[in-house]
Amino acid sequence: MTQLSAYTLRYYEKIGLLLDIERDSKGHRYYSQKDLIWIEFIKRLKATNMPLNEIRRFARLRVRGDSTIDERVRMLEKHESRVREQMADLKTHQQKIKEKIELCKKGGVLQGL
Amino acid sequence: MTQLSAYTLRYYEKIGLLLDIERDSKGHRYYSQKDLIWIEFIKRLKATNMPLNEIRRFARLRVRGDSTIDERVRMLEKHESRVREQMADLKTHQQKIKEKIELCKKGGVLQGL
DNA sequence: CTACCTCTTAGAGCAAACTCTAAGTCAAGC
DNA sequence: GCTTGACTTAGAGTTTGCTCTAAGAGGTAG
Repeated sequence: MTQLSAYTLRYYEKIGLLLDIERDSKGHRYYSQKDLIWIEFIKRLKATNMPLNEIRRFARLRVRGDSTIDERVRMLEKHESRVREQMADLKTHQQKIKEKIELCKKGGVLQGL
Repeated sequence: MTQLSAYTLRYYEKIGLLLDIERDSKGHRYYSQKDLIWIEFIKRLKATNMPLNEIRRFARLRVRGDSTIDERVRMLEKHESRVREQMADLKTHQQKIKEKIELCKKGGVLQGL
């Protein structure tokens, strides 16, 4: 459902991204709807290059409940600004790569490329 | 000059990103202007998440000279489209993170965040 | 002349994020 | 009752991209 392997889900639990995952009588894991939504959010943070240990910090605040909302918002706002930065950097690099392609196409390879 | 450590420069040479780096009589490396420009381009490809083994493929085409320009252009065009994809993905994720922040701010934490 | 500094090498170590192995438990199907 | 298959665990192995160590060479300063 999450497109993550069972290995990865257990790993995320081991390192503290997933906390308090329920078990049935046999000790098998049961992921709740809430868990699935949280996992999707983990994937989003990862996809925007937040390291797992920072996601873990967020996860720990999360289980401590409503009193940590302010800090979590601060974390997300800071992260969002880093994402904006990433996009700006990518844009610059993309532009330069496009220029290099044009240079290559006409005039052959100049300046060491 | 490149903001890369001496370790990293030697590593890049070891894995074949930098080829034919000149040496002086003592065996010490001398980086040419062309090398520096190439290193800047390596940094750009890396910053846009091209893996080092793909940069190495490019590097090998590069030393083979003008006859490989077409293939290099194809590589860069393919890469540029992946960069476009990355930017689009980042944009989507950023939007969703911003929504989550708003949800958090008013109404507390809904849906498992 | 000796100490020091910066380079050289091969190869070891490290951090992040998985990915897998081995040994074991347990319920269900034949 | 036995096999199969999906789960469990601790811990080992893998990949990527560095980062460092150890041993050694050679030029420079005092």
